[in-house]
Amino acid sequence: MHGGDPLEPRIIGPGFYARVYAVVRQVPGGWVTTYGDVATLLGSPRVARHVGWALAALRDGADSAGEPVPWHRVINARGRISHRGQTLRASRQYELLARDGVVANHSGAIDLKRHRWDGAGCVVPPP
DNA sequence: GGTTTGACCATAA
DNA sequence: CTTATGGCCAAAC
Repeated sequence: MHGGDPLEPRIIGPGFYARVYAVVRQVPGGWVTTYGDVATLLGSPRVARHVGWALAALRDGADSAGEPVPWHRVINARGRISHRGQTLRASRQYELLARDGVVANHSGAIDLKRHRWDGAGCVVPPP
C-alpha cells in the first residue's frame, strides 16, 4: 500500500469541523475552553490551530447547516481573546462572554483557573 | 507540488 | 508584563 501511518489516524479529515462544533456546543454558559483543550478532546493537542480554523469558518455564529455554535466560549491558553487583528469580532466576543457571566479583568484576560471548562458535563454552576 | 498563511502553544529573553 | 521564535498541520494559492 502507499505510505500512510496506520498507527497515527488522522485527526483532521472529513467531519473535523463538525467535531469541533460538537465539542464547543457542550461548553456550558459561564465556562470557557481553549483551542488546545478542544484539540486535546478531539484526540490531538497538536491541532489547536485547526480548531481556530474551524471556528473561522462559522457564518454569523452558526455552522454551514445553520446550527448555532457558542464560538465565543473558546479563548486561547493564556486566557485572552485571539482576534488576530479583527478587533470588531473581539469586542463582540467580550460582549457575549459578559452575557454568560464571564468577565475579563483589568488587562482584558479571563481567569482560566476560575472559568476553564474541564471537558466533562458541568453539574456545578459556574463561579 | 512548493510556498504562504493561520481565531494556537510553549518557551526564551 | 511584553515581544520573538520555532513547531505544529492542513487549506489556499
